[in-house]
Amino acid sequence: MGVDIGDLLQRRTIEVSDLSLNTVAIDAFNTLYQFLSIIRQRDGTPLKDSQGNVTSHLSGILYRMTNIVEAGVKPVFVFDGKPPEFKSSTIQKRTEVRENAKAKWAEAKEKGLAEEAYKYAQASAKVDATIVEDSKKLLAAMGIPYVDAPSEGEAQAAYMVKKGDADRIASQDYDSLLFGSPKVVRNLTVSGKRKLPKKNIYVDVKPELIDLQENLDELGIDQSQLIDIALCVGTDYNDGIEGVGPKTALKLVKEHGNIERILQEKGLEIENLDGIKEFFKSPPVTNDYSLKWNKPNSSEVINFLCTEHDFSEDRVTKALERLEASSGSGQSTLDKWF
DNA sequence: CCCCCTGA
DNA sequence: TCAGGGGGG
Repeated sequence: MGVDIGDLLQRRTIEVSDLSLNTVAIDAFNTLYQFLSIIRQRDGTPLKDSQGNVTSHLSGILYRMTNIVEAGVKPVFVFDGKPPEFKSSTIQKRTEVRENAKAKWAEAKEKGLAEEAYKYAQASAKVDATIVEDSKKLLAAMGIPYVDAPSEGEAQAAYMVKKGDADRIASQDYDSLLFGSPKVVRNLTVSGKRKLPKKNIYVDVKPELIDLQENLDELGIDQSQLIDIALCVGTDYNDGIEGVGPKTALKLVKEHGNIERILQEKGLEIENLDGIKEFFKSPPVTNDYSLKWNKPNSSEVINFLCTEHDFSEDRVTKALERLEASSGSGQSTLDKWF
């Protein structure tokens, strides 16, 4: 998922506290997908309430947002709108992969292959309309703002950073760099260690910051050429050139200057090339949003999570106390700045 | 993913 | 105090 240019990029590890007082635009789709695929029981089943509704994303939002708000971060979720026409084959492919994974999950479960089952369970995760609706409901009750993008969320988030309404984008994907976001944070989490699935290995997972301009300088290319590299490798909107990975793409772009000349040289074509380039450079965005962080509406959160979705009231109340102490206009350290 | 308890 | 394991919904 997303564009595979990570190998080309330098990043520096940071602490969440380095993002204190920063407004961080969170790629909602990416984050929710992450929650849905990772927050699971050992057999691969996601967390569910007694009615069978998936609740993994709600758990993820409650605890992670509480943690980062406590660290002084001001999060805003940015949701996807209508995808561009040229994304349809990617979307279709994802659906097929997901359906296939569902079948393989059932098959592996039947055969008692735990590791296989878990892997395919994760690949079956889907951010559907209910997941999005639930997430927005919880965020609103927690006092955390969200924005509805007209098209791609990462494009909207990049616009907000460029405009100065946000300081960083949080996403595991690199696509927002193609939309020109100056700073991207990966691994936005407070907990330091993560257990590798089914292995007794713990890896340190620290947030990392990728600075767009620093990377362009280091690679000796400009923003347009970064987009061209992505187009060579393949994006959500095109298939890329066969046999060309990020390193070759960089070499080709530096050698030929741009993707048009590379394609000409190789006698190849990319469907909709001009339209896709234009989409990365000036995607549909909106100014129709307001960023306001409020105190959590505790009874609303408790009603939604505990009454409707069977969360433990003790745990939710504890999280809400932490959130309330550090959120909205109430935090004295924030008051000094706003 | 995260919380929470346990044992050293 | 903190790594490790179990469970969360």
